[in-house]
Amino acid sequence: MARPRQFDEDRVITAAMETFWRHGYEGTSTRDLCDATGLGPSSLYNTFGGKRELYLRALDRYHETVTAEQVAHLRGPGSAKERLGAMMLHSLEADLDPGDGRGCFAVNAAVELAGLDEDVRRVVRRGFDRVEDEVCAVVAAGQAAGEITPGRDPREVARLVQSTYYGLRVLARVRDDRTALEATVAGALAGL
Amino acid sequence: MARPRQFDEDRVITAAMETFWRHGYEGTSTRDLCDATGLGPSSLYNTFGGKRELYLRALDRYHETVTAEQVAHLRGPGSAKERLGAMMLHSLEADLDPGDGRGCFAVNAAVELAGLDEDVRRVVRRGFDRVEDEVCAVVAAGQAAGEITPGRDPREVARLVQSTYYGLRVLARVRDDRTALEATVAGALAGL
DNA sequence: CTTGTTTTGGAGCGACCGCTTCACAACTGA
DNA sequence: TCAGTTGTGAAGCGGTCGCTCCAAAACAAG
Repeated sequence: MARPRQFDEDRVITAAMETFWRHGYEGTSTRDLCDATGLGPSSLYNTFGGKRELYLRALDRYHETVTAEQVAHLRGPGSAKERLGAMMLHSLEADLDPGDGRGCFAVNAAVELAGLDEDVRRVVRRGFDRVEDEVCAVVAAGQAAGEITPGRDPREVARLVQSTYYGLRVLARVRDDRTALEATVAGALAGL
Repeated sequence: MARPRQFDEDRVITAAMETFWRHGYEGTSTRDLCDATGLGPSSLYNTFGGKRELYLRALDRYHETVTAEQVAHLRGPGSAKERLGAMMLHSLEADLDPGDGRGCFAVNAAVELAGLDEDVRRVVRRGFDRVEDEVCAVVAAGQAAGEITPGRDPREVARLVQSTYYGLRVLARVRDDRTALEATVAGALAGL
């Protein structure tokens, strides 16, 4: 019983995610957000509360979309190692795209803000935990199938895979040697 | 043949490094830098040129000090795996310190700026390359001593170790479970 | 001493920061 | 129709941004 909104909240959050993802929290101004979303500051503040709240919403959206894609690769077809490799190589493809250069938003958030903002830390951790659980399931399946060395705690192995995965994405921010990065993925899988 | 400087340039760069390290590039204002260094803005700009130049100097300083410490662990006593473990566990100790919360400055710089600033990217890459070379030497020594599975390209193994190492430092920004993180280090070494 | 050169502290530049305010537009329910 | 409610656009708030300017200060050389 009032004037309806002229924008789609989902599209606004997605646009904000793109902006924060590329430029970071401190590197994004509220004006940048208005430009990216098409909203005026009053609508933006009326709807989301403020820059920080919108950032947290954007981080949630990242998990709903991009992290979900990673999980989809883990749940996709193929053997355990093929699925782990699919996730890593898919991300690597984005990291190697010269027109991209954004890396992983969750990693970016962890590095920029997890030490300063407890809420950001919590949201990032939830996303990381989700990936860890899914990797763990793949590892357990691989062990059961005799594809991955059995005996080791699958959760420990999952954390090792995850470390290598995120570290690879950090290296890719600086290094554009596709061959070397792909070889690292192969090496990580071979060591399981 | 003029008025001498009233400050020690090295100490100023170190103070700037601490500030950038904790708060990031965008999160650090020139006033913060003046407060941390004790310099007035005119001295700071007269000496270093600007915020960005000082950041690059701070990043260099990080490599001269902290990265050098990591390398020292790699060159220290003990077997190959012990030396790799020493480097990782030493960093982990800092990452787990609740009063620290800065992570690795080089990783922070890579994530925040490597996609936006070619100079930062270059400086970070040089540091990463240095670590890679040193890890590679340790791996090769470990292979020669029969401690690490031979046959694999030591450089590829080094990059794998490095990925796990940096990924671990990212995870530690969000997770404070010492047991799990130390187990990941052990698992990484066991897989060599 | 004077002269010349560089550094220093402090005031302050224009621009932008995150955010608020408010008159008006756009709708709903009666 | 029209009162009631919510969203919108624009102006602009106080504060901070990165940085500059300049007169005074502190030296070296002659």
